[in-house]
Amino acid sequence: MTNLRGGDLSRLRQLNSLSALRELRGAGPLTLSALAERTGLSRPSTKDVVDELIELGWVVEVAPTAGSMGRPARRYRFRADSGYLVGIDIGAHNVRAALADLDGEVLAETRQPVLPEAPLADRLAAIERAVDGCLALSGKRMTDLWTVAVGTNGVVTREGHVVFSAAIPAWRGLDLAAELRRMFPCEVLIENDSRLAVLAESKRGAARGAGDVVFLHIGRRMGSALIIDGKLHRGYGAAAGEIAMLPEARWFDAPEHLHACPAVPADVPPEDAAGHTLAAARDGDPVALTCVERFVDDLAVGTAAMVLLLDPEVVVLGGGFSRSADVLLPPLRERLERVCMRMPEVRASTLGEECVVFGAIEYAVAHHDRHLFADDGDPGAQRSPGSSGHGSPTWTRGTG
Amino acid sequence: MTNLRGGDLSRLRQLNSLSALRELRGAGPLTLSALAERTGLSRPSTKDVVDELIELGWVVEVAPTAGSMGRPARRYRFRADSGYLVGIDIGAHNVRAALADLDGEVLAETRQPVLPEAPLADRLAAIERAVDGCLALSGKRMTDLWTVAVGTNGVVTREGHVVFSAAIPAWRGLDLAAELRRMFPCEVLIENDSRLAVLAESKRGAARGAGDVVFLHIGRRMGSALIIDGKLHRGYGAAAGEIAMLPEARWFDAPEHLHACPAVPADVPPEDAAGHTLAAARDGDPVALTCVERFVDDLAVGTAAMVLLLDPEVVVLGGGFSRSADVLLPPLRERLERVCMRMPEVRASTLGEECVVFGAIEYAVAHHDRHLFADDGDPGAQRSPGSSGHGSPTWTRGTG
DNA sequence: GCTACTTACGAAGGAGTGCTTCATTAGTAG
DNA sequence: CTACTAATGAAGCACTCCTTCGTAAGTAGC
Repeated sequence: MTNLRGGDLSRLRQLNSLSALRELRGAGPLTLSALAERTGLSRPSTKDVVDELIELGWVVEVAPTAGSMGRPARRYRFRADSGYLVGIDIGAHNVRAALADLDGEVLAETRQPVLPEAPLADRLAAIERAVDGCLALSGKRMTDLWTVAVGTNGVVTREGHVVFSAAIPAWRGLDLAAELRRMFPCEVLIENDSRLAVLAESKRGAARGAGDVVFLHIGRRMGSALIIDGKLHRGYGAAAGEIAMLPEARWFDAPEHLHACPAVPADVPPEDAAGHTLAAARDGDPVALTCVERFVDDLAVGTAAMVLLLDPEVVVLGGGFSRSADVLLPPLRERLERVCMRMPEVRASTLGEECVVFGAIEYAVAHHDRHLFADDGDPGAQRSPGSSGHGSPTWTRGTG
Repeated sequence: MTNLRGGDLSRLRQLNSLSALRELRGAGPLTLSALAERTGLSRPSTKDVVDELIELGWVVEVAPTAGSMGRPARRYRFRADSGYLVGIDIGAHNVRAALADLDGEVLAETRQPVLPEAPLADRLAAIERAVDGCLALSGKRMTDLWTVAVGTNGVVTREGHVVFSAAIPAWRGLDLAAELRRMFPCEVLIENDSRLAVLAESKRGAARGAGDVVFLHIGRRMGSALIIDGKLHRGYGAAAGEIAMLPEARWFDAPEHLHACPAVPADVPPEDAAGHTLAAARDGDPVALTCVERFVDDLAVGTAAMVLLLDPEVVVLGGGFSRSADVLLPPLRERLERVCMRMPEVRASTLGEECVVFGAIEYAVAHHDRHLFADDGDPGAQRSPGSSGHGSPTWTRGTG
């Protein structure tokens, strides 16, 4: 809407190329006729466009399907394998990584345990091992990577500085983007982990298709993230979602109800206490149930504030405690119904622990698409299939 | 980004026409060369485009400026006077209306007092009088109106039903859009008044140019509204901004501190009590100051929740009490600084009581532009200058 | 009042893109 | 082997934009 612009004849071709590419991207192999119908172009024009895309390396022809009437149509598909993306979840206890193609199809996943108090070098080494593992598992090389997207705990600036991280002390004040750019010879994106989680849930998880989503990260640490009007909301200073900082929201200390529950035996290690409480509540232990109720009481206050303020379509419960969503959802819904003007859907995360990694991949895919489909400048010029390796064709054409 | 589409050659012309129209719209009279430079088109093509726009009635030629070197250039301007918009603010005590041209330039304003408990018919009659007044003052006729945009208290659906209104009892459950469509032979838009206020502040008021804005409506009744990523946030069920409904946010009863302040003499009528308290606080009355402090204590809780959650660029203080922003802003800032991760700008409304009317006009302008610049279907076809009156040309061309 | 300079206008010719149309080709069905 | 179906590829046409050039309408200087 804001940046629609006319221009040259070549601009029209560009628009049509992008339109065709998008259709191929979303729908898998298509015949020329099918693509023509989807783009609204005539068949001959579609052919022109596709030929150009093939020459540029964005599209390849695949074998025609047999068994239908008439002359078999040639079929084309988006070359999702012209580049690869890596998503990384840097948590306090684990570094997870996944490698995917340009469609976001995951080809390999790894996990490297880390100690929360590990020094910076150890954590960076774990990141490198996690990515190397993905490359080895998928048989790709470092130079095949186009983008590495990273999710981590804390407030992260748009440039990739970690301003603040309660869970990972070594992180604070670090120029994480610079560290990782030294490690990976490709584009590096950094984002808050909860935000990537909500992105994943809205793309392929519990909130698929919803335009306005509130994500609750409930676990040892509490957090939240927002999708507004289909887009990740970062805020002016990239500090959105930090409602847990407000005492009146009663979020910060809420997990204490689960950690310090009298129903937990003394020999249970502190990091398993909350899980124990939730399990006991599921089994009907009245003491544990009371603790869960108190936790939900507190959780519901901040959640209600978000729901009343934003009127989202879906609220997604994620984070470590969401494994016990069956215990948490009914009382949470009940409390929200008391105060909310309009009750949103309240659902548990369907992606679980891989949420952030998937979100990182979706973030990288979206970043790639944004450049590809941007209607300013020459799209895809900074990265086209031809630009690495053969090195001949770029997107821009006819300059000479 | 999402709906960029290629297509026909005529589509390119359409894009270029819209691009030219937008430049003319934003920048006042332009010469052909200037317009060509802005749109990126060549001069001959720009001429073609402008000729077409003139034929369609969107653009007119104005007298050239004298006194410069060379042959004087012809100048063209957007025909903001090809249609008119009315913005209406339906409050509990007043109905305000303003008439503006398609650029949002206000030509006439009126106000009609109403009693809060007035029956439906009286309020509708006041609306009609307010608009008739604007028409008389500006010398326009009802048929010159393209759009009437209305702001009113309460939760309003996308279709213009009032779901709920605490301030205007007669409103509840009313199909306000239908009532007004009966009254005005043009497009009718309904929106919540706080939302229109924040729109006005973000377009021409205290938050001009900001992408993420939190608007606090503080007055006899408390409310809020959000601009997120430059757009009005409605929420899935049009119920966004209702944080005052949450007891823990301490907003709902906050005005009571000002109404029931012991510093107010008994002979002051109840509706003036809050103003009296604020005035006394400005004069240094210690009792009044305490009441104001308590009010701000409560106000800051809900505000901090919004700021922490959204990390806005600007917070705007509007509503009746914002006339005393000099008394309220310093303590509010001080409290927000204690809890917020990143402190936003906190400013007083610069539009005051006309906020909602201006917002309604901005809303109508935006609605008009959205249709005009929409890149789907044939833009402006539903309303083009030619469509009323002469009735010959429409936007679409070359169909036969 | 005349000439030189500056800037804009308008027409002509050329290139690129998309559309329609039609004969041709490569399969399946009987 | 023939009839039918659906995709292919080439030809001709229409539209939009670009570049180039000669012309027109002002101001500045003499």
